[in-house]
Amino acid sequence: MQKNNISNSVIRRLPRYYRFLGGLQRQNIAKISSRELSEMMRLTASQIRQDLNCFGGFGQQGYGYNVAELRKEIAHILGLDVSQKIILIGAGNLGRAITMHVDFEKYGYELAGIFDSSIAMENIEIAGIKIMHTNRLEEFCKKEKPSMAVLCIPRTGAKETVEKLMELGINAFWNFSHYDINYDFPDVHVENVHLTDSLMTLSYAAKGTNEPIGEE
Amino acid sequence: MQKNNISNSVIRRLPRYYRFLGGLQRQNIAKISSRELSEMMRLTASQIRQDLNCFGGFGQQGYGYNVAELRKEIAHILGLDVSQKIILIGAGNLGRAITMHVDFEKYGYELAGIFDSSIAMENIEIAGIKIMHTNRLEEFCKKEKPSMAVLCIPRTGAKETVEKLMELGINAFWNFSHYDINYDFPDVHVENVHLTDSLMTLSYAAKGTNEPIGEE
DNA sequence: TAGATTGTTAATCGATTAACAATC
DNA sequence: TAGATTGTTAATCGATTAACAATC
Repeated sequence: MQKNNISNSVIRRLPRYYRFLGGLQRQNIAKISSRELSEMMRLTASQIRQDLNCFGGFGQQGYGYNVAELRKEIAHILGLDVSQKIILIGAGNLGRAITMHVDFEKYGYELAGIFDSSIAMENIEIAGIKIMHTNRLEEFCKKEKPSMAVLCIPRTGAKETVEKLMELGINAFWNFSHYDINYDFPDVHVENVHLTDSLMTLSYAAKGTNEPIGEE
Repeated sequence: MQKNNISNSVIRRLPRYYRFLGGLQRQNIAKISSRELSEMMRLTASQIRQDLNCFGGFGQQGYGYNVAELRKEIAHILGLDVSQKIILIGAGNLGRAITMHVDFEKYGYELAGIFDSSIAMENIEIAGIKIMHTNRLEEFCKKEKPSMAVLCIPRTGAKETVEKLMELGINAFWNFSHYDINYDFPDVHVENVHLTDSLMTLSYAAKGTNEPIGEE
């Protein structure tokens, strides 16, 4: 029973819970208490219980949580139990790497099609999927009805691409381009991935280590 | 003048400020007020001023902020103005994609070496850099003194790799592996990139759209 | 039952926003 | 100078932690 407004902070912790529970399952651990899990994950037991209780009482007093069951519940909350079709736009270095590296099936997604605007790319196969020319997008989407798109294209022309995809019924974007989708399309679901942001955060932290406190 | 403890939330916004200021610079915009910037970035002017004032008074009353100057200050805060050597470990799909896709030079980093434990990979060139066998790590690090490592290896064996790299003076890891570095090495700087976490967050948000409120 | 651990309410802490005096 | 906009303090809001009664 999902309460209406779950905070973003909670949602962003769910995939991590899911991963840790997966690890426990691999070790054949059947039950875990919030305290044990909190020690593994380096957060408080309180937070775990609060987080989980946003969605329902998945535990049992005096016992803890059933690992397999809890994992399944989180999968359901995240929508991993319903297969979703995804298309990927832009088969450059990044697009190809994501295709090969991200295990879509593992999380219940299906990478249904890869598109590129370069004719030279057409019919090249990546991870068993043939690249299609973008002029086949409409035909494909009307038939396959993908719900999400991975955007691996340059900023230029990205707006037009998103507009087109929205018309074809896609309203969720995993955005690796540096184009700010929500600025033009505020109602669409976007998850931005700015790899270099993360690198810069690291370099800030590392910098601190080597400098005396009080430096500018 | 950096106050001692800047919160993580502030730090994580800096790269985004940096990007937006870059955009303004490309458009030859010389000055911007916190209000104007806040409208572009969809956050409050208050927050921008608070964030920046953690590091110093970069603005001028009645005028606003000089774009070029502010961008330079943020680059300095993030450590982008000091060239840092980075090595990348693991030249599989992901490692190669990061090598080709991430513009290290643009942010003042130098990708100084790529290492892989497979002999078959040795001397293959990616983006102009020859892959070295991991047995050359020690020799290389003693000579080049890289400060950060990009980890693109499987979980298995990751602990040993990190341990070795630490001994060779590396204390910052851009971690694409699913190995939890800080669990074993709490003092090392780590920036974890879990691409699929971000995808799951998106699928949660997208799911909400298609379901009636109050559903489980 | 007694012990353990949850679910949940209350207290605390931190981050964001609002307000305004300082000042260019 | 008058107008604009910062830097900074105070108020608000939300998220995390602590506490404990409910209950397995």
